[in-house]
Amino acid sequence: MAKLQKSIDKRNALIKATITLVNNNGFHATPMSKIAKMANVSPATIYLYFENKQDLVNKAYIEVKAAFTAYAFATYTEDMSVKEGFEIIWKRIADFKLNKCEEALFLAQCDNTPMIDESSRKEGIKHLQPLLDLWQRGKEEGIIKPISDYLLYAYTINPLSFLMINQERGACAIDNAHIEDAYQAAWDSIQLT
Amino acid sequence: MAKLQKSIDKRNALIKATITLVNNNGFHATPMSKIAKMANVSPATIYLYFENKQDLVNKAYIEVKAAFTAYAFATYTEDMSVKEGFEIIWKRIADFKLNKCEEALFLAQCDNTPMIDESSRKEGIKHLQPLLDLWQRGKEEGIIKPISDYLLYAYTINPLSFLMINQERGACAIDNAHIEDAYQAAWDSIQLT
DNA sequence: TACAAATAAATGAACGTTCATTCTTTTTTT
DNA sequence: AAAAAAAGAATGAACGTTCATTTATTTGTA
Repeated sequence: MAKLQKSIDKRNALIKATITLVNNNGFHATPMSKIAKMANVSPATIYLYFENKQDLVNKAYIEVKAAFTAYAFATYTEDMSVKEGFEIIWKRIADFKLNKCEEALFLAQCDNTPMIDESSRKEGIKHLQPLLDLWQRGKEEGIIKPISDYLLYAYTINPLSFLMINQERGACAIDNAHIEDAYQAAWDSIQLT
Repeated sequence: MAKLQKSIDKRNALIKATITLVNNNGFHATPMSKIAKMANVSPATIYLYFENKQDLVNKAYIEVKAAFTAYAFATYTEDMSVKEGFEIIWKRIADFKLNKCEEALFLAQCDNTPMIDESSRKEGIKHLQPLLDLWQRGKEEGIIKPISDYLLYAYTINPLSFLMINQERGACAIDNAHIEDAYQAAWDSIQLT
């Protein structure tokens, strides 16, 4: 038990260090030696937990993505109305993107660069299904515009990444009033009137 | 004259090669040797045109950004109504993002990673002023929601980047009907009703 | 105009450094 | 004591950049 526990701690420290360093420097400017140092571990030890650098960053991506979607759907249940469900999910996602900055920033960088293997990317998308199901229901009920899921995502969820990145860069500060405005803009863009 | 011409060709070839290779591999996975090879030039020659690798990518970013904004505002004049002006600019941007894929992809990667110097990033933002002015006018006329420019950008322009990236990855295909839907979603999200 | 001298442009090879990964040894756990 | 985990040192490859030299162009002179 103690042994396993210790191992998991090291693994987590390695993933954490990877996220922090990749956020600050990018994938290829983050040497394994620095990851090891930040995790208080020898470079060689990384290879007991991960096959290689690519494997390490792929696994980091999948884990963060899983944590993100778990957070997003934590308070949603399928018996909610479409409008209510969308608002709940949207606000959870907003909360994650704007408060769990480190993880959100890491995901944004992974999603916008050739840093992650295509297969790991595919793996990460799967978990979004509940939202796609909700949209499907919304279209059938005539509440949501009959447009592609990519468009719905582009106009409701993705803008949060843009806001998060700019907040991180110190270009703007997003408070609760902004969130409410942003939610309204998101809903206005997809609701069928 | 002939001499200068030759130089500009080489410079352009270097910028072009940088864009292509960075799109495919990312900044740090793009060696100067490959850039040189693609531009049919010796590695050493790069340093006659640019200080170093960082300078090369900074300059590539600024040039592409300038070309992008020039394209965006080419058909817009200040005497247009807010609604008309917005539609014209938005559609030009959509056209650029979805058809000039290579340049648009390069900008997206620059804007979402720590690859570009902060000063070059600032330089790139400047050219967007006409759109900000238009929004200001729209707010004064009570046509556009009185929300921050970051929100307006996040819900109208930025979604196009998301769509472009996914189209590039082969995840979805954006045709004229999609563009019209997207424009409607963009306008719906920011217009004051 | 003809031709050398000077300058600029371009090159391939080489340098020093850094990196991901592996190897060998030491420490810890069972 | 045996086995597993971890460490640090070592390795070979790859990189950005520089250097010494060659090639091309321009300028000055007769």
